[in-house]
Amino acid sequence: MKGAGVNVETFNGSLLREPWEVKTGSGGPYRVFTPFWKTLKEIGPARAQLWPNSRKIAGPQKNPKSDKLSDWGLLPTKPNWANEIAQNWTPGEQGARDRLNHFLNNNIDDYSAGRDRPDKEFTSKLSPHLAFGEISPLQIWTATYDKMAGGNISDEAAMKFLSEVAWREFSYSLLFFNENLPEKPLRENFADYPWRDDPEGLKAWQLGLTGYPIVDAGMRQLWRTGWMHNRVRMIVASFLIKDQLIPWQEGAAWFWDTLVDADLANNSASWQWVAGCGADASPYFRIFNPVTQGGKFDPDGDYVREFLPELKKLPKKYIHAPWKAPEDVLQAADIKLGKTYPFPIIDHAMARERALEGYNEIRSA
DNA sequence: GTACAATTTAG
DNA sequence: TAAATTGTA
Repeated sequence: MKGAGVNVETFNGSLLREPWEVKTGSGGPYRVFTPFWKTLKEIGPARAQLWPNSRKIAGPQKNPKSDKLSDWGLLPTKPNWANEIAQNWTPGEQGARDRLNHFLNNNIDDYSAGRDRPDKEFTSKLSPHLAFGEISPLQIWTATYDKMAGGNISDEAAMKFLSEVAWREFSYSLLFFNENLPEKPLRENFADYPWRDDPEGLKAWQLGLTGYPIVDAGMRQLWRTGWMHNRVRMIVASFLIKDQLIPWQEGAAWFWDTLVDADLANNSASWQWVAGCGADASPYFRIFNPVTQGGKFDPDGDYVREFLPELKKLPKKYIHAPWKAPEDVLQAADIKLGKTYPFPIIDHAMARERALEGYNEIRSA
């Protein structure tokens, strides 16, 4: 590329393949993940392209006043909202490599099923490192393949993990070929969906005060730590979109502001996926039941109790539906519904029907 | 275990 | 023409 007398060369590094390199038989971009992933596996990642030796990247500019990082006032102190981020992640390339190695040595064999359990530590937690470019997908791909080739981990576990990295690639492809992905539904008829304007509902969702524990625990985890478990991201997104009928763009905006791993391609593609207006063609009946999902993926309620201390003493039988608990159980757990923890702000069964009606409307339209 | 509706994609 | 990440009742 040339312009204004400046030559620009780009070097692949943040993706396994540039978006235009993963092509369908007819040469266009994929709109469905499975065939995209099949092709990506076949062609494999691009070889690392190193910077030419002649290019030296300038180091950080020295502060004229002080070399001490603490004097620069870069980190928040009052309040130190980064505290829990610092507790959970070690920023930088070394921290990223350590995280990858730890995952490959300890967690990956349980990844396939375990990745859905927010109460356990089975995910790689590499997303912030990927988002900040502290590790490349090629490094992840290579390290995982090496482990697999060495017979240290099962093929199934390795490929399941790498397929999730490939979802990131797929999202980038969708964004590259659809520049409006962050704002506009890929399926245009969804612009007519009967969304509700509900500032109070949005606030309740953001603060983790919906009355559905798995939703609230997720939103509080996000606010406190800057990160949320993937399964819970789907649950809270489904609740905002399908139960509250609030436009997915509002949810995407909140995630964009609060996630330490915020990534425009992942965020946009994933919110569209939950909304059903993305590349996936048949998701209209996929409406998560927050109680069922909680019981299935946080069976003992450990995740809920970690982020909702006000429910700490509630027995697991009622942990995902406190409003169903008898009064004496609530009393024994020091819970006063409507005071210490909200009643559900919406009835899920009603909301489900309402969401389905909405889909009918845009279908016949 | 099955129905839930209809559409789009990819080969 | 087969298939389509992640669900629910």
